[in-house]
Amino acid sequence: MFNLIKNHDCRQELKGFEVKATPARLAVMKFLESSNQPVDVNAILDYLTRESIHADPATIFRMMNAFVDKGILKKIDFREGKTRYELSSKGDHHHLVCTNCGNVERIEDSHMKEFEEEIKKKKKFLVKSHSLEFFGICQNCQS
Amino acid sequence: MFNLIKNHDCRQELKGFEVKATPARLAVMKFLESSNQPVDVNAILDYLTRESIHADPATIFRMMNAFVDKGILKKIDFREGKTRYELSSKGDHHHLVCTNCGNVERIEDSHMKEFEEEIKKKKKFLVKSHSLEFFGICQNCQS
DNA sequence: TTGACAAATGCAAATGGCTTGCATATACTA
DNA sequence: TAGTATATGCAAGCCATTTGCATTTGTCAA
Repeated sequence: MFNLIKNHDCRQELKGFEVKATPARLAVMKFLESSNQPVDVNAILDYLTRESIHADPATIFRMMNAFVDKGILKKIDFREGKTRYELSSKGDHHHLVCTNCGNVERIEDSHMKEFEEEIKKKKKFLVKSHSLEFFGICQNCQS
Repeated sequence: MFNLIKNHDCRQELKGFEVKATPARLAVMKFLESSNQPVDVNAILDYLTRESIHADPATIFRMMNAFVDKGILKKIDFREGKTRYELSSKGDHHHLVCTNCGNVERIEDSHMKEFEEEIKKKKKFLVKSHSLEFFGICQNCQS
């Protein structure tokens, strides 16, 4: 029943973005909502396999691009040679990526707004988006 | 003669990083120094061709990785599906990438130090590096 | 200056993320 | 419930990047 509610929510959301609500898409949305860090296409495919939902990689890549274009998702780059994706609805924040263990922590955005204002004023450049990730050693790996 | 001096400088620099100074490497360093924005491997190969220096792509990719490991270069991602590289010696700054015309402008780093301090204090995360690029519309493309 | 050795290179093949063309299937709307 | 735009599957292909291996070339000590 919980799933039904969830699926219903996503259905509405996808409708709002003018994209069709297919089983694969609903499952992907559910996965993205439940994930506490940006995921890559392989993680999505694995999840779908676990859920016994068949999907071709090409379909997922196309889905990701469509969702990014619609503003549903953001692309995130952790310098892994592949793209990760995150729900835009998760709000503005950045990531602390541990280069030792791979752990990812969220950190709220507290300086970018003013930075972007500054850019608009000083450079007359209209910022649409930015990417900011921090790389280093997490607390756990320091000891 | 100017070139000799330049080459000599790079030779010393490379020596400092404990890597061998080959003709290709000296040329690449010269190119990176003269460039006012991060360059990709193809741009490097084109430059070398113009300078009549033969080099295999694999060699350049290996060179880039070695230089990044040694701290000579930084990797930069402009969301183009390929990596750009920039001399670390060019200092801390970020880029304004126009998604319309592709123009790249530098902007000095004015908020990251405090942000990183905050991260160290609040999250006990030891920041080694970060990536920050802004995407939007440049002044030229706004009119 | 030379000889030895580690490091760098060239070439070819392979990898991997991502895209594309086309035929088919499916979700939405009237 | 039929019609249509959209989404999907599959196969082929693209492009950035890596890798194995044989060969060459800096570097440094003698």
